[in-house]
Amino acid sequence: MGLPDDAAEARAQGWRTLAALHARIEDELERALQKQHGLSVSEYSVLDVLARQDDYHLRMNQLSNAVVLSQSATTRLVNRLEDRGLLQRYLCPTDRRGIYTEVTEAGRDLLDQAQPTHDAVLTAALEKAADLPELAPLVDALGKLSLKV
Amino acid sequence: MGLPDDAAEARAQGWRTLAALHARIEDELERALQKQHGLSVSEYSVLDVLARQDDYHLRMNQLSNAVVLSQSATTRLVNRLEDRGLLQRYLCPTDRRGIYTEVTEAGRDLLDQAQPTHDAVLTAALEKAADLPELAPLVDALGKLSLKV
DNA sequence: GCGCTATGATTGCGCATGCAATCATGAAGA
DNA sequence: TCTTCATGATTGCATGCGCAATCATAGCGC
Repeated sequence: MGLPDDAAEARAQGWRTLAALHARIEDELERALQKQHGLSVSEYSVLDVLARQDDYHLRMNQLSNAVVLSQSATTRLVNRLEDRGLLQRYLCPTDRRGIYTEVTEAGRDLLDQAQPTHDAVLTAALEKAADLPELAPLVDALGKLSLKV
Repeated sequence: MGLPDDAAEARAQGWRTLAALHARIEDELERALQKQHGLSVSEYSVLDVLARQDDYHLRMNQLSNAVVLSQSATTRLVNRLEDRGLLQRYLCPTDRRGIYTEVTEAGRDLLDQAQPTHDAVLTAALEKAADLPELAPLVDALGKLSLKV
């Protein structure tokens, strides 16, 4: 191990790489999902997260945490999706403060349509990033993550 | 290699991990830098990127690319920092369409103050993330990135 | 030199976000 | 039961962002 400052600089470097890769991918996803399905990345995430739940529902709180947004942003995000009929709210029967959100049939349909776009854009973005020397190592590391399972 | 769908799911999984880690770190950096130095993460990035240049300056275009923001966002970001005296604009002498931005003395001072905060929060955030099983592998991979140098 | 297109940066506008305050419900204690 | 505090969600407000249109300068062909 080098000097403490070296370690800090290494972490900062890693963070810059992570942030750059993230921003580029998100940018492309945002554009593609928006144009082809009228969904923002956040909106897609919500549908995706909910659909991935065994019983398709989650409380607002858990949802905020899952998509890493503030409570207020989550409220409005859910409003937008509810207005479009992609999900439904309903009161938690045991604690009426809590509110569950649940993807609707229409929501799952839209998600099914958007998923291929999402995957294709993601794959393309990763390939493009792999060509940039400063991002390639992270792309590589990312690819190896799930092999451990 | 598994079925194509497996590969796509693996990439999606990697992306979710990356996005989650990024969001958590950025969240904490944002709060800490804002509270202690009145800087957003974007603003910090601009100062950091500029200070890292050999001659401390960059064109608007390059800056947009470096911080992965739109041109308009970059214009306004630079406006804010210029208003606070943290950087200066000046016309490119050879091409008067181009505009250089350069950190000022005050900008470097503020950056010097903010850097320790940045590093400390980053370190803490990474440690916290390493405790979450779903993020730990990526944190680990990130740590190994710069060792290859 | 004069138009035409390309490039770099800025501005108008609508929208999503975070913070802080607020409202609604639940839980605990006198 | 009534009060008080904690928890979950929503709303008012200010702000930063992206897109598209615009302005300024450069470069090319005539």
